[in-house]
Amino acid sequence: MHRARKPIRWTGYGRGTVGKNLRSGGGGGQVVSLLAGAPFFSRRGEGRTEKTLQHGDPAPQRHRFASHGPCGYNTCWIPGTDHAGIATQNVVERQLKSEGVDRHQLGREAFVERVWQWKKEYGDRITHQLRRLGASCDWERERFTMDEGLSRAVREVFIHLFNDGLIYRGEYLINWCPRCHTALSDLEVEHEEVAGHLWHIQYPGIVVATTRPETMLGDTAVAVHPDDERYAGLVGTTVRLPLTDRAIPIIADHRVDRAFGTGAVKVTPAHDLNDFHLGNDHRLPRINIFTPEAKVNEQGGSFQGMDRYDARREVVKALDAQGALVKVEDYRHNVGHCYRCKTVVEPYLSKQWFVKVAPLADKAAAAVRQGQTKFIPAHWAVTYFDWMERIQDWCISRQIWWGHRIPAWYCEGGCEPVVGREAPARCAGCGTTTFTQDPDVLDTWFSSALWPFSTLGWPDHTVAIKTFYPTTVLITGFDIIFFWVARMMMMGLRFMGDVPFKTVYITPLVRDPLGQKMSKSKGNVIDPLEIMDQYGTDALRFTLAALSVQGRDIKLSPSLIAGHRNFCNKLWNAARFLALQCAGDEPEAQETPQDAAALSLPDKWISHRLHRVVREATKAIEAYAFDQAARLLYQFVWHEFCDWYLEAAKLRLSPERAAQVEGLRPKVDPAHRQATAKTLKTTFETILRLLHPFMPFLTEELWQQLPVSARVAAEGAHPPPSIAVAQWPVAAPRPVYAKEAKTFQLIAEVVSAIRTIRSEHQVPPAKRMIAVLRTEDPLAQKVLGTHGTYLRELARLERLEVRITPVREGPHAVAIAGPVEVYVPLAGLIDVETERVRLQKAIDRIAQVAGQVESKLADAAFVKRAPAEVVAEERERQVQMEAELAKLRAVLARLAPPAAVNA
RNA sequence: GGGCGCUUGGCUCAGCGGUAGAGCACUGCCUUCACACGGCAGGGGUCAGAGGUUCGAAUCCUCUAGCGCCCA
Repeated sequence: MHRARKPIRWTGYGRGTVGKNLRSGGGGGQVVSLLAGAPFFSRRGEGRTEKTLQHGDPAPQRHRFASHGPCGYNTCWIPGTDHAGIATQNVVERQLKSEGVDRHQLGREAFVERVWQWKKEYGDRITHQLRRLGASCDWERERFTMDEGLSRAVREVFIHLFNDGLIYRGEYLINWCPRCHTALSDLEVEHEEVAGHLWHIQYPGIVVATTRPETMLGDTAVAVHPDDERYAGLVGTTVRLPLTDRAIPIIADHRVDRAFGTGAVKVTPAHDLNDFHLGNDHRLPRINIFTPEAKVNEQGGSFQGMDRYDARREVVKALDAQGALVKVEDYRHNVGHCYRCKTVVEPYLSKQWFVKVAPLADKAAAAVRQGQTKFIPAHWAVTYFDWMERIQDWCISRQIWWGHRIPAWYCEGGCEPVVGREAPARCAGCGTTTFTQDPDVLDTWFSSALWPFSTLGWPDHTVAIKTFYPTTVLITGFDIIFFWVARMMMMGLRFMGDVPFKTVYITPLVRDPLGQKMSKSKGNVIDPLEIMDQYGTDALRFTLAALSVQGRDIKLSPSLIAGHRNFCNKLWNAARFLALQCAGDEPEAQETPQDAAALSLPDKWISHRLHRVVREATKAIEAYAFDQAARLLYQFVWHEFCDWYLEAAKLRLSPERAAQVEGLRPKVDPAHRQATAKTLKTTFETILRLLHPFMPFLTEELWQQLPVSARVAAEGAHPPPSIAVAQWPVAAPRPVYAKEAKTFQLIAEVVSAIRTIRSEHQVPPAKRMIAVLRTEDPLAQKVLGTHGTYLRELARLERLEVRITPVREGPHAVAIAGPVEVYVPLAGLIDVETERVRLQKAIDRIAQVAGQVESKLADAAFVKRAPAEVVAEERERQVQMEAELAKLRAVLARLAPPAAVNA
């Protein structure tokens, strides 16, 4: 009875009807479609925390919710995952290794079968997390990038782009991971500064400087700057390369940095990107000296078979032995690493497939520039443009087995590859009928780039595409703006002729309590499931929302979540109160118009405040300012609804309680009780709907538990089966009960003033006091007289006197609340000395501000140039404060005349 | 090297031109019949620093310092 049930978690049930696209295909109204986080299928099949948390975001929830509003929106939110080619293949390969098998022994088909098995086993973990978070996706639309439908889209896109000349195959220097054994795109290489050396090597007649001496085995030139006088005579001559004895030319090129090392650099077109371009322009041969494992190949003579780092050591040693090593300097430089396995990436000469991105990128950039797609926060567009403008061709082939096989076919005769859905019957070049398909697969992001339309059934002309493309909003993290957002833009524009989404909402990054990025190696990963177990899903979600300040990362710490768990509990207990008060109420079959006369002052006040919070919270959510919305709701629910309204409403809801304090009116009019009960019910019901996007589980549970009369009072005779399909609250067109709200505010102010006196004089809360209120303001007088009940109960008074004549008898503790002077007789309760100190402090505080205001008004420039209303405001403040000061000083003087102080 | 962001009470963060705010932590009182994951009240900040614009700057501009991120 007196112990509250304390719900720790609200995770025990699913979203019920929420997961269904209730009005799929329904006509009319605005269409809302959402995209969130396809690419996060990784590692052990667990979604990365911060990615998962994106789905706890109220944005989709709010849109989903709005979709059932009066406008009849039609909403679609497709959940799903990508196949994370390299990462997933690595995981399965590691598994195989522990079994002593290698994928080549297993064979391609069996290996891919193994990966599918693994996917089945672990892949659901991510969507499980999403369900736990209460993401209201269309689960029956769930997709996986390796699904047949999406794979078909991949093939079609590849063929189209190839036929357009936007996909080509060629031999270039690409990023090669010697451990994963595959090519990588530029984006998949992470640059990290490492401590290395700069070796100065004596070539005959010229000293070159290099950070990678082992690559000299593949040198095909030495380059200097054409204006470098030191080497002017040498350009055009040849030198014999040490160790290999190959003759190579000395060339001049503007791209050589004269300040680097000796100003002369070795040129290795097969192992350095700059050298590759240099070699192209000067028609230098390319000598590849490494095997795919980054061991020296047959080009390396006696170094053959050595790992690249062993080779480096040995080459340096050999040069030193010949006296060709001039000097070694310490040198810090950037080295590329594989983003999946952190192995140092080797620039490697290789035949790969590429997407020619410049034409696609131009359009994608223009679409954002023209506002067809908008970033929130807007500054992320800068990052997007930056990449789009400097974009290089995209290497899309990967030498792995898990992924979409490239639809290209090679004939026996070695003719040009044929791209098509199936192997051609006959080679147009050599006439053979035997073809083999390209063994490589496509970059995972190639399929992810198609997500906005491939998931809707493209290339078929589906109703879903017509209805939901372009989508309303994409919700994702800034870390994949290049990887995913930009590429979806390019593909969407190319294949659908329109942007894939109108808004890109970039969620904040979730960090650990110290502000560090969460990572497995640091061991600071916050497991969302653990948090949800400990504090409840809704507490986690509300915390994330409250911290989702645009342009700032989230430092997630348990104490913050605990605070919001407490908020959940507060809400729970408010619901309990409501249930106790309204348990016996009969639902009113007919929606009866509120009888304003029957409503109490607090009823009107809370209606006024509710109107405001509905309006402002809606506005905030629509602007993706979830932190503002969350704060607004928290403040309203706890400090207005619970702290003031519920306490005030008790007086009418529990007549016997009111009778206790209000001797004059022992009985509460049933119509009055009913009016307050109805206000309580509709207000709380509205609160639940407002909070639902932030805390779907608790609000649903409380909503289901509401007395039937509460749902009927708010929703009419036929309330919906779930809060998730209820309508989003709509604010009245204009503020209601503004005047009454001000009245209640005055009452509350007076109550607070009395409470402060009580507290500062250490009067126990249970002790009833006497208060004398004096005001010359006729309106305030009327208010205090009419609503004395609230004052008496909320301030716990034994007796209340309202008067107009000055209070001279004393001694009293005194406080000022607006136009009202509050006096509490000291007799027996209050210490004169304490009161004197207290008053003096109050006077000092006001006097200080009054001084500031006064000097402001004394400033001619201010009075002349500031807007009239600001000046008027200051003048009014001055008058008010002077009056207050005069009153307080008079009281203080009576309380302890200056003469008496020293005595 | 180029770019972006941040710096407000002990901690985490709002506010972004007109009287410095919240949550947590802290202090005092309270087993008041929704809630001690609570109630009531209270203390605490020259808004990183320096200049400038303005009648007025935490808020706008410039510079400096420190921290973080992205790109080369």
